Amino acid sequence: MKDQFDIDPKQMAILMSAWEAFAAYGFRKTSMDDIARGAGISRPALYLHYKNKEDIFRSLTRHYYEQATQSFAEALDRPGAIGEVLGEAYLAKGGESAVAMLTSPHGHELLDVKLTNASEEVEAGEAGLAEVLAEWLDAQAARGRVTLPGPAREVARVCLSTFKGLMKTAESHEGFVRDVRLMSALLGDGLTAR
Amino acid sequence: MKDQFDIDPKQMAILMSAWEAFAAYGFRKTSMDDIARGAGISRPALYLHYKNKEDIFRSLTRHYYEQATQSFAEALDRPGAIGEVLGEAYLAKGGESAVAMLTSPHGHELLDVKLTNASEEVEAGEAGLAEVLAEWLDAQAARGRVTLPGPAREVARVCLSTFKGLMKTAESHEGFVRDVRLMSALLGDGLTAR
DNA sequence: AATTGACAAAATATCCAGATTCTGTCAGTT
DNA sequence: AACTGACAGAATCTGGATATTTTGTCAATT
Repeated sequence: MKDQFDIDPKQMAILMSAWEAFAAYGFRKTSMDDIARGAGISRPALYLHYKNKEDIFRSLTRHYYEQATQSFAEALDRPGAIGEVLGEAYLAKGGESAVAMLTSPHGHELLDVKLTNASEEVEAGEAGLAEVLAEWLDAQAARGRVTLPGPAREVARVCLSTFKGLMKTAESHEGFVRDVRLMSALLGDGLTAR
Repeated sequence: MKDQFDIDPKQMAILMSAWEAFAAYGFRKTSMDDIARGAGISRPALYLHYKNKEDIFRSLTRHYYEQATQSFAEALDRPGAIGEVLGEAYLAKGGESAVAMLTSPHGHELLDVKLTNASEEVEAGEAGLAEVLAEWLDAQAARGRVTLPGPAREVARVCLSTFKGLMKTAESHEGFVRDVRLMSALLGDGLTAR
């Protein structure tokens, strides 16, 4: 299993710089020079590592999902009541950065860019998260800890959509955390019913 | 209680024409003339009924929520298992037109316009829906049919966010309906647990 | 080998003037 | 009273010409 540290530290610096620039200026207004300066290298050197801006963005998205999926899976492995584990796992997954992104001045644009320029990465990432959750649900069901109202894969997808919905309407990080906890309590009860 | 039929039929024609134009061209690209022609009146006559385009849009939004809230409340009043009633009520509420809006070519813009030019109407509408659901939850709780994991108002808000989340990720109306049913089954179990 | 300054080509932004469309409001008709 | 044609002003498109920024790729340097 790869983690976020098995990557070239220079590439990591580039990605971090890129993320800062994107968050500050948005995708369109961020130039390759902005990213290079932030990473402490020259612009041409950037091209030795990434093909272009879109390539950087895709990589950024891939890494976000890698780290998110790992945190999510780790948190799901911890002991506790179904609902609590589920909620905390989702929070661990990176709700914070996601909410920050949505509430940032350029969150809107970045989301657009993500969906058009990195749709493969997003799709793969979301599918990966759903897969992790589905397997966890299956495992819990096998141990009799939950009763699924449908195929694990669908339940997983719907649960994730649900949390995403909370994110959209969240007004602050704290509000989001509260909502996730309430929702997962409800989901936990629903899954353990009967 | 007002319903959608106690409005001047001419104003209704205007609103319907406006809705068609907005859906076809988006808010920005729809002219007052487009709306007037669709409603079978002259453009100046439009100004006898509405102050300007924004006014029409706000009215449209208000009426959408009025009718949605009424359908929602009516559907909640029908008998059935908690989860089923909840899901069907949400679907009755107007998931169809909402999904249509989100998947329309100008859904994005219209949503923006809605949030900036009709934020009061949206806020009031959403609050109204949440209130209806909260009261229903309280009534069900009083009759011992559900056990709330938190204040009814918060549970209601979170449930509605949840369904909204499903809408965002839905790829088609059918998929949305399936997801809502699955989700409400889960929520129903969660609410009736213990 | 890793990096850079510098360069040409492409893309973007800025400005402008003219044409077109849209808006809001008349006075006037039915 | 309900509505319309017509008008002036505002706003929005259009296209072209110029300036600026950004990109991707060299050959040259460390």
